[in-house]
Amino acid sequence: MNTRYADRIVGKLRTEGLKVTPQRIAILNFLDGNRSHPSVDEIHREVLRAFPTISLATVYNTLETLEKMGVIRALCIDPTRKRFDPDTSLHHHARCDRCGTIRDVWGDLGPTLRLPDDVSREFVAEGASVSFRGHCRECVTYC
Amino acid sequence: MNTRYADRIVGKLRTEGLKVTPQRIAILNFLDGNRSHPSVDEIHREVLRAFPTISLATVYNTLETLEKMGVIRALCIDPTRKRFDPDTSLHHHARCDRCGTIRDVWGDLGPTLRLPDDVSREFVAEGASVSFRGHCRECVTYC
DNA sequence: TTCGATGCAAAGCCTTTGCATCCTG
DNA sequence: CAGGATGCAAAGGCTTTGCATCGAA
Repeated sequence: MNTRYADRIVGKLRTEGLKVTPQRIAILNFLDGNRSHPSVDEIHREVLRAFPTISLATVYNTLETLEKMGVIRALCIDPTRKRFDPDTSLHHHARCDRCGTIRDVWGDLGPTLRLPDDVSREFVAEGASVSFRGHCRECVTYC
Repeated sequence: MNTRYADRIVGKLRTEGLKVTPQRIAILNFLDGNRSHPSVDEIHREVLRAFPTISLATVYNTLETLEKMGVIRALCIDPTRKRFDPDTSLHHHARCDRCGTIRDVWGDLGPTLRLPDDVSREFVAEGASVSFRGHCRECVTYC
């Protein structure tokens, strides 16, 4: 049967001896199924509605914890801030230069994601990601 | 015959009606052939040695100008700061999680960097880059 | 009861901006 | 000489840190 993302992570927190606080639950509920690749500030602003006292520092702390647990991924695609993705399975991203929206890109880019032999002798790759830039359909007409 | 990177860009600056200042020349000379993917601060610190009065703002301004001219590329691979690459031809990068070093990755990655059809109906790609993360040979033994 | 988590405020970086002055073209 | 470029300082935005207090287990 399906377990909700938030429930699954709560179990993992317990397993690792970390505490399950209402703030963490609120953040996990917001991330659950979220494909908007929100920034720290967006997460904070949204969770604030359900939880008026949560601080920015708590959001930063929680996201760091979740990232270390490997249940969210920090994206380096917006040059002005980190963005977070609760989907840690292999996929890529495309960012609109005009509106900043980031969309998921699924597809077999596999062959691309291996280091050439000359580099792999010098560098052990543990992950790879592809970032596309360009314009989304809404914005392309204005460029 | 070969034209040095810096000389070529100086010509381009003139062509575009922009001014060729000693500060800009110093920055271009530092970038010429540089494969360290330096940050703004690293560029500033280095150019400062030859040009003790150059300000950080000038470095920021110049890099922005050069990026708009398309003669340098800003990399989004270090989550803490922008990095710059004077080589704008199609290649990718690998960043060591431990020491932060960024190395170039050349190889036949180009042809496969196309958006899947379902996405390309919604998004016009104008560029793509592949980022590898992992550990360089010097650092991998400490992990 | 314990020790990690929270909230708040301050501090730290990176980057941008405003403006008077300078200097290339 | 005109307009773009520079230098300086201040401000802005994102992120981290210190510390007293709180609360999950």
